[in-house]
Amino acid sequence: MASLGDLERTVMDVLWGADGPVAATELRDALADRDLALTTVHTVLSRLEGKGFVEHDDARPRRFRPRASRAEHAAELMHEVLGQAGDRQAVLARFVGGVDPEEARLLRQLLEGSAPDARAR
Amino acid sequence: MASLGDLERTVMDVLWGADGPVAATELRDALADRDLALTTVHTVLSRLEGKGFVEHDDARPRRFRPRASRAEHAAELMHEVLGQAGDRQAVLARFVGGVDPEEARLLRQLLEGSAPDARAR
DNA sequence: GGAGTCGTTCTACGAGGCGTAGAAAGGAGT
DNA sequence: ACTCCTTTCTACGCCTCGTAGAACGACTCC
Repeated sequence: MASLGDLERTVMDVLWGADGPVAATELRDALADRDLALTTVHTVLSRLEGKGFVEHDDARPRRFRPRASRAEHAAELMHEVLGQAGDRQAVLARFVGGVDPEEARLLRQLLEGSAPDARAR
Repeated sequence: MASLGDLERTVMDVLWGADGPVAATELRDALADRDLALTTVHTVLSRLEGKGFVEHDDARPRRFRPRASRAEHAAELMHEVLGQAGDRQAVLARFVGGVDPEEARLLRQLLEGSAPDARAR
């Protein structure tokens, strides 16, 4: 998967944090601390579109939104890391070894739901 | 975490695949398809050292080895992705939703072992 | 409907990362 | 000491990314 630069990442965070499509000017304002020119925001948005992270409608002030939710994106990344890592089991073992107990419990719950017949096989 | 370029990644793969420290010449030979100059290999190794991925002994033909196993590295990456992703629970949910049944079973096993008292609390 | 304003697209540039390697310096054996 | 291999230093070109100006297009208000 294509990776994100610093500003690209920040823009995605705004888009992910918003509860609807966002116009370029709104983005510029949301990133007011960086004091960006509007064209800069547009450039970044084009690149994000090129990478498949973002799409826009064709309303007049264009509105941009992420193609995947932040959670989807992160989960995809995790699968990608897992996938190209040779010994998947070893990775998973290390991974669960590092989750805190709270999350371990959550994981157990999630897994119970996910394939209840696996025990029977 | 610092990320890896294409050749850097390939070199790490060789180092991770080897069962002991590896000399630069061996690396060059292992990557014979790319037909690299030995100095190129050295440059890459220095950069990998700079990024903390690799270390070398001080024997005369230097021998290089990864500082973390491939599995450790991948698991770290997964935690990193999870960490900077806002809603960790949502990410985990998506993540386990995407693992195949075989691995789901493995995960269940791993989690049973990891915190047996969580249920009692 | 023409002028001004604002949004969009095109083009570009500079910094940094990375693949690549030559040149130079260092050490080991004969 | 000479030679050969290894290691380090320096460099260069390409690509990505942050950044934005210039040019073009569209909406608005008189």
